[in-house]
Amino acid sequence: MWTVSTSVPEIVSLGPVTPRDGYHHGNLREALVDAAVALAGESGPEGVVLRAVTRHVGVSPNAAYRHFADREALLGEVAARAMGALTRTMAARQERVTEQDPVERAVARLEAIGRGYVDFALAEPGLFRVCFAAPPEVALAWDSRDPAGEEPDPAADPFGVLNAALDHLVEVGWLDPVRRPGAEVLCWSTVHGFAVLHLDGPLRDVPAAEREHSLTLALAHVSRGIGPS
Amino acid sequence: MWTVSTSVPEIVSLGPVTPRDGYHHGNLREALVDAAVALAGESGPEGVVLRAVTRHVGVSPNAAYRHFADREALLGEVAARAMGALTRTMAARQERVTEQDPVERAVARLEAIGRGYVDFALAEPGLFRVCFAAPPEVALAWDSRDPAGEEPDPAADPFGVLNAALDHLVEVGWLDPVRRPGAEVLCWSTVHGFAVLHLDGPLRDVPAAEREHSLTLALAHVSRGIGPS
DNA sequence: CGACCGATGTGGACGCTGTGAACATGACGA
DNA sequence: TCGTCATGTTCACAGCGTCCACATCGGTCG
Repeated sequence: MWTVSTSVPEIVSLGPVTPRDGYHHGNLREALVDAAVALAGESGPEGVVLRAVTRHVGVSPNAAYRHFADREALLGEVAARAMGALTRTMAARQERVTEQDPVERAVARLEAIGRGYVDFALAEPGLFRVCFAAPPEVALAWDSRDPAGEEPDPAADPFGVLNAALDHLVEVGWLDPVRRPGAEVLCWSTVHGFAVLHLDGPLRDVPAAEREHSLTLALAHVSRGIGPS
Repeated sequence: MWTVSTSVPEIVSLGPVTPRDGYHHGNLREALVDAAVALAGESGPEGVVLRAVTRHVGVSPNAAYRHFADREALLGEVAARAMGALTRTMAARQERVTEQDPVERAVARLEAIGRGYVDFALAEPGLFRVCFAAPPEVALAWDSRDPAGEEPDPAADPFGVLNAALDHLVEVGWLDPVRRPGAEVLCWSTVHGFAVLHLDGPLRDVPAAEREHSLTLALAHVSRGIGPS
């Protein structure tokens, strides 16, 4: 069992780890995904090398083809898991908001979501990159771990969490409904761009303190741009 | 001679193309970079395959090693060229602003820059991706095509263009100097995130019209968030 | 003028990758 | 007990980046 990060405890774990059964047969699929996730965490998408994954599990390279069409498919599974971890991190941060006043609380939750997004990206660069290395429709396909036929959780992906928070901001009367459509794209763009530019973009060398300041600024900026004048 | 895009004429060309000399020896280096840029334009960074590049030029794979340390180095050169094209596109768009009032003009120029950035990304996805595929210090290293020892142009990269525009907004009194520091990160984050999410991110399938609307919204949002209340 | 030499391009080889086809094995149902 | 099917192995192939030894050409110097 390993958590995503020990130094940033708010980052949420990746989910259950498959109990590695010793004998030859077993639930290889899960074991492969686990290994792939581990590799992705270390080196990003290009770290997910089929032969390395199977080697790590102690199985021949082609065994993977009994469970995945190709490397791309395995990567998609990893992306879905990573996306799940990102989503849970955002949700968890949102829950930790303590403001009492409903409006302040809603605003703080939006900010917490954005901060969670960026923090996850910087704490888990490999996993964050893998989220966007696979075509979105596969990365966003929530791994149906509960086979019970429950309707899909609308907040099962980052976009969903963000949308819910924005809807809530409309409900409490802070966000003008007129400005609601398109607000998600706006928020997400800012936060995603910030993360990417600081992750391996031209801003990756700015010291953490300065980066943190910029982030606070950026989040305030989003609120200022979206909210009531 | 080929331009980056015929359908989007405002996008600026990539620069001079090396005259391909027929005989065995010649200025291979330039020819290789040209071919690599062409491949990158079609398929992004992973399209820059050493053997494909050399094949395209009609030379043995190892010939490339006389001019570049490794594939990474060649990719860096391509990134620098692509970054130059992006920069010139932004600058060109900026020049086309027609507003007369100095303040309005300065604001319009900022918006034009952002729009140029996104338009380039969407019109030249391969080149845009290659810009950020190489470590920034090599991608931003302006190819010193004029060996005359002129001091480096401060607006030789996208960041520089943006900074100049923001400085100008302070000069004309529209941007509060207090809010100037950090404004670049903010603008760039929003625009870059928008581009990335729409390029191969989860928003890549939104129709062009809607995307255009979102972009207008996003640019207005940036102004609203940054400018005077 | 001719020999040399450094820059540039070639050929072959190695280890790595993803992946296809044929074969082995082991669990389970008839 | 004997197939049968799912799952894992082995062998093979093409393509990749890169190293090394060799070829070749243009310019320099004796």
